[in-house]
Amino acid sequence: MSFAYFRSDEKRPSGRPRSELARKSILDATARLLQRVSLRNLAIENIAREAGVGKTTIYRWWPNKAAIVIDAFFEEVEQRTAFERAPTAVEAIRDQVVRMVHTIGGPIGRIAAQIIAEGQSNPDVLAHFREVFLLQRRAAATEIFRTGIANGEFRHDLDIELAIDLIYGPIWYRLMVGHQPLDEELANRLPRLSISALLQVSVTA
Amino acid sequence: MSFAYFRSDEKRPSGRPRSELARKSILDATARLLQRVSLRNLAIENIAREAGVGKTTIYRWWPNKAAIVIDAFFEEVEQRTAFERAPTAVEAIRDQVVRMVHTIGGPIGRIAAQIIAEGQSNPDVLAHFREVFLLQRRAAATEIFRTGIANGEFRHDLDIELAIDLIYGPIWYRLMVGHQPLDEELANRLPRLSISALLQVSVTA
Amino acid sequence: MSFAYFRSDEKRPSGRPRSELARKSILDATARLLQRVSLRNLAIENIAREAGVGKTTIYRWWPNKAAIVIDAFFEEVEQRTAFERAPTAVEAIRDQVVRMVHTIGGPIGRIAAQIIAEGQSNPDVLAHFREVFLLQRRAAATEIFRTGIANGEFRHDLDIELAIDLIYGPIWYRLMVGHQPLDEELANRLPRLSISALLQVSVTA
Amino acid sequence: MSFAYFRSDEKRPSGRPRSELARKSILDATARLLQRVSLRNLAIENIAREAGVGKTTIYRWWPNKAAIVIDAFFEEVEQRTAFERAPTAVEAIRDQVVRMVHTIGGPIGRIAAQIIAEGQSNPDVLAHFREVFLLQRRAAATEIFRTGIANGEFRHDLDIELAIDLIYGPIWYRLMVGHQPLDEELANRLPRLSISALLQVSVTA
DNA sequence: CACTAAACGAGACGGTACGTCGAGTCTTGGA
DNA sequence: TCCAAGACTCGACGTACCGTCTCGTTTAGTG
Repeated sequence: MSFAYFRSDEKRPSGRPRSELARKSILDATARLLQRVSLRNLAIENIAREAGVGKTTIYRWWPNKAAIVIDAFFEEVEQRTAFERAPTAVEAIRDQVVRMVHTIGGPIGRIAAQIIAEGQSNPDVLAHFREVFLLQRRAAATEIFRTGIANGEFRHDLDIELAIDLIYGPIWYRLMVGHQPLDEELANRLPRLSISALLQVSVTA
Repeated sequence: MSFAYFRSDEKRPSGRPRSELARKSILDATARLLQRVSLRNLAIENIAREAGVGKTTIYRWWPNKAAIVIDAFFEEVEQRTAFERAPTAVEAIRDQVVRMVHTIGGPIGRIAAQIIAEGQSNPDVLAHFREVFLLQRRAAATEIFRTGIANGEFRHDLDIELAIDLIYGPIWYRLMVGHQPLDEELANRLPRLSISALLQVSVTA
Repeated sequence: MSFAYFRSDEKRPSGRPRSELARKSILDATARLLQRVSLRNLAIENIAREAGVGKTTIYRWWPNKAAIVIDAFFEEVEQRTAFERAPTAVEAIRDQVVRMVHTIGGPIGRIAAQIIAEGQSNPDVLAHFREVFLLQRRAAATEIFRTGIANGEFRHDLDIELAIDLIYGPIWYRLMVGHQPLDEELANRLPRLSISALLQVSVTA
Repeated sequence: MSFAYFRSDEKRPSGRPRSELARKSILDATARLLQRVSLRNLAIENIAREAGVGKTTIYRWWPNKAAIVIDAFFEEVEQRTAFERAPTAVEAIRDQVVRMVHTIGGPIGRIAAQIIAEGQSNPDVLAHFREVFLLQRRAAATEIFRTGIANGEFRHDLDIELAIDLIYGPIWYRLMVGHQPLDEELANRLPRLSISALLQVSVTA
């Protein structure tokens, strides 16, 4: 589900068809270059040269370099960070948070950070990132929380959006600022601590 | 405590002294321009023109534009997000979180976001940001948490670093990704929700 | 026969072809600007602005500003200082010297002086100037001298290279040093005086 | 007889006197640097650094870098290219031309060429050069020519200025354009050829 | 012997132009 | 109609020197 897909949608095919080979080698070249340079310092000219492709071809199909990167990396991420069946909502969330720490702590996280950074000066990039990467995940999480509220695991007055931010915020915070690691310890402790804030009976200090 | 300060440290003064006027007008011009453009799109040439200053003068004192921005903003930010006296640790934290939401939700937050973004392709920038802005605040927070643990408000086994991330993570997350607003509602609910995870007796799972 | 010509030699054409319009307006702008400023103070940035052209386009086709100037001026100079048919070698030379004094005494001369000046710190420029401007003229002069020697007008032992320097030296000397004018009087007297040194029987020492 | 001399003339001495040491080390540094770079590429900043001197001190005493170079090189040249006693005017001139070819063919010539080049974009430099280096020599030559005319060696209608240009023009021409060497052969042949144009009885072709 | 006044080194200042890089657009010929 | 190649205009980069301007520090002579 790429930018390119949306843009070439609905067209009556006529003339020479899009070259699948060009598309692949652009995405490959991008992935290869991102091993070495930041998204910021990734020049579209270099992608074109590395891919053996005209710049025009890139500009024809992607609006900016972040869009290429999103195409290159985030189609396959989908399943890696999806929620999976679990006996209770708490456990479903805990499991997913653990997977999320692992994913964001790895190379995918680095890419995501680059894209968010790029997004600070380009709202389209940020919006596209939210759409492609975040919103679906948050929708799934919302579903789990609803279930958890319904079956009495969580407070009935839970603000779900805030709950999601409470759980994932620390992960993204550490990713972007780098003051603390995204390691196994976090994977262990974060769900325990954050979920405790959501549970049925809490305390009034 | 600025970049510039460190660089001109310990020198026996010789030759024409640094112009305080130039320094001020550079920082002012930077602040003014950042209202309109992102740090990414902020050209040093424009700062120089706006400040009525030679480019050389800028390059002489700051290694990159992020350093200018850090100098320009974080002196005044200091006091705005400091912890203040409060009867209990919980209240001290709640008050500070509210102030933080307000600050990060405003123009200062936008600047901070720009710096963190810049930091994704420039580790020095990120490190400098952590040093001058974050770590001091986190140290102060740590102090409060220690007090809160000592007087029985908080769990005795609290992981303070994680606790800080739990409380502030959502704020930075929203700042950087922009999926939800940093508004009054957040200022109200975030401290209540997050602090509940830290309290002495909290759960019946 | 321009710098540019040499560089684009032998290439199979591919991609967008060079813009003739850009080339022309660069050379025109250069000519226009050189009326007002010296080659030394002629900024490539100003040529670009005046020509409505990117700096890159200039740097793509010319290695330095002297090369632009040589391209701009010496095509048209060609015919103005050529030798023309005349009954005797002496007359052919006299006529050409007169034309030369006029040409070098005018704006063309000023340009030539600028190029020679530039050549003092850049051997390539000087070599290129000799090639495209001087050597051809000297070759033509050599031909005339040979004829003159053959038909008995000139000494049979004439050192042709030196003879050429004797005739043209004073012109260039005045051009570069400016201690005396390149005026009508010179046009009248120089050929009479210098040629007298070359004639068959000339001296009673 | 330097620029500096003229400028500080007539002053009642008061305050710290000019440092002879600074003056020397500036001229020395200039001479040293000119071994490696052209006058064009000789930066006053570098002279100052090399001489261990403030830029101000240079600007206080010399109006431009050519003036420094003239001070550095041409005080001593005087005698080397002066006319000397000889039995006839012809011989006096021949001898002086030979010395001139040697001098201009050497490092002094290279410097002179640099200054003339600089002079093409700075009339003051050229005027100063003529004053300091040329005019005195030409005045001396004029004297010799007058003698030669008076005693019947030269044509009575000789245009002396033109005669001087005829004799020295080839030397400067070769110096500036470099199409032919300033070698022993020139020293031999040039005076013989050029002087023959000046002699009493010539030919009408 | 202190005082005055200019020269000194150092180096920061506002500028201008440099030559390079990359952005995004345009224009060829060939597939 | 797409594609590669590569030219195009444009704008900013970081650097080098320019000539000017403070500074604090000599270094004479004068009072």
